[in-house]
Amino acid sequence: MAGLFASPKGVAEYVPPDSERFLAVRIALSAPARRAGYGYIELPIFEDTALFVRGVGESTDVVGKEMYTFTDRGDRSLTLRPEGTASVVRAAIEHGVLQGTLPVKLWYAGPFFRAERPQQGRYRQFQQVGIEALGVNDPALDAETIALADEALRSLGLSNFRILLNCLGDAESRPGYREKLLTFLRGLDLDEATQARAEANPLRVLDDKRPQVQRQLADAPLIVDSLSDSAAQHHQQVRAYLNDLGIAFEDAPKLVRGLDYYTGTTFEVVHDGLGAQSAIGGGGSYDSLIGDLGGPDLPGIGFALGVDRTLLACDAEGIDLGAHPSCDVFLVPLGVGAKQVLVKLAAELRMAGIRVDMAFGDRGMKGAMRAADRAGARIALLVGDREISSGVATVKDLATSEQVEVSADSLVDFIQEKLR
RNA sequence: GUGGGUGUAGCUCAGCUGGUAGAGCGCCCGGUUGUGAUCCGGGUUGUCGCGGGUUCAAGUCCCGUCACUCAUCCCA
Repeated sequence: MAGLFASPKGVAEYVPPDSERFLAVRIALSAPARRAGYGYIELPIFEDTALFVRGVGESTDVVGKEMYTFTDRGDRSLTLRPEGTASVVRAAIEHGVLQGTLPVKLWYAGPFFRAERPQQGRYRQFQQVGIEALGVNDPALDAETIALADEALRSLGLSNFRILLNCLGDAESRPGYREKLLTFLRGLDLDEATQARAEANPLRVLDDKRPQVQRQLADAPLIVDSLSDSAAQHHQQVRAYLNDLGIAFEDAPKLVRGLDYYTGTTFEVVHDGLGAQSAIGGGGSYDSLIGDLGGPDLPGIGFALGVDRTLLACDAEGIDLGAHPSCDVFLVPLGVGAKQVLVKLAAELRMAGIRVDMAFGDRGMKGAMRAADRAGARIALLVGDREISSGVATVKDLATSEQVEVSADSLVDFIQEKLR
């Protein structure tokens, strides 16, 4: 039915029963981090625009053309958050949590916004689950971060994904490499936009996916060949830890990612069954972001996993996420008196932790039983004048069609036992 | 921004070279005066995306427009 309104362009909406699958994915993605000492952080959906400009980087596509920016009534420029790391770092600094034991481990989940052309797996409002570990530079922490992403995806039953790994170098190795790469890029036949990108941030040209560009990049100088001793050692240790953990990864020397704050370890998780938008997650470390946002000079590392895309990956792999029935017991009242009894019983059963729904409206017995079936209930509980006068309820097992009368006193216990 | 595809019942879709709209699923009712799923019978739903044009006649052809979608770019 065409109503008066449609959802804004490009937002991902989930209604039952699909929404149950979405929830299952979101919960699964955060579970490994919660087991690894990450605390939940609830962040604002909008922030000072300057936070993203400074944090994500002016030369990025995200800041350059994808932000939902507006002015509030106090003439402040605010932006719907396009990513989570800048907010986490801002909040960590603001609340002084970096004064405590390091690393500070935080996870978040929720919607993010980018004004792009929507397509399969790319939405203007999309959902991420992310983690950030702030304050410590340790290859073991880098490896743990990647392991948590791997574990999150595997816990859903996913297997057709690959982890791409690279190292973008530290403050010592970066400037020299940047010059070397820029010199190389200037000698190529690139379109105007790409030339401009090369001047602004030469690294970003490396992961241009267009064949005509990639062909020219075959002999490009690689970051891994220009790493400082300490950066190279760090990178080797991350790889060794991952090997110890049995986590398969592919070296991707041209993986850069589009956010300017990344330094050092960088990774991306791609799935081959999703069409063009194949990245279901990604992350890396950032040595100077915390300092750039006015905090102490500390590093951080984290990742974000896309819930929408992970759900698509589950679909692509035919994974059964367990569409749970929404109730255990469905109450069927026959008559007004019965409804009074059952409304109270519903509350009582729910207090006991049982999932209960009941027939509303006046659809009659047949309709009520049908509703019980549609609700996926295991038990239908019928009460009418007969039951009321003898102080019992009729309990019907919907799978076997067997039914028994149970006295009102022992009803809750009986049902709990039966559902066990 | 730039290209391609598609817009018909709640959902998935059919509708040949123009002749006044269909299937499956769902939903509702009945087959038991208090019993679902199964089975049987019956029924329900459409400004055929919107606007204009051609024609005796347009879901079908033409133009425009909007929406959705896929791809490019980039990212989750």
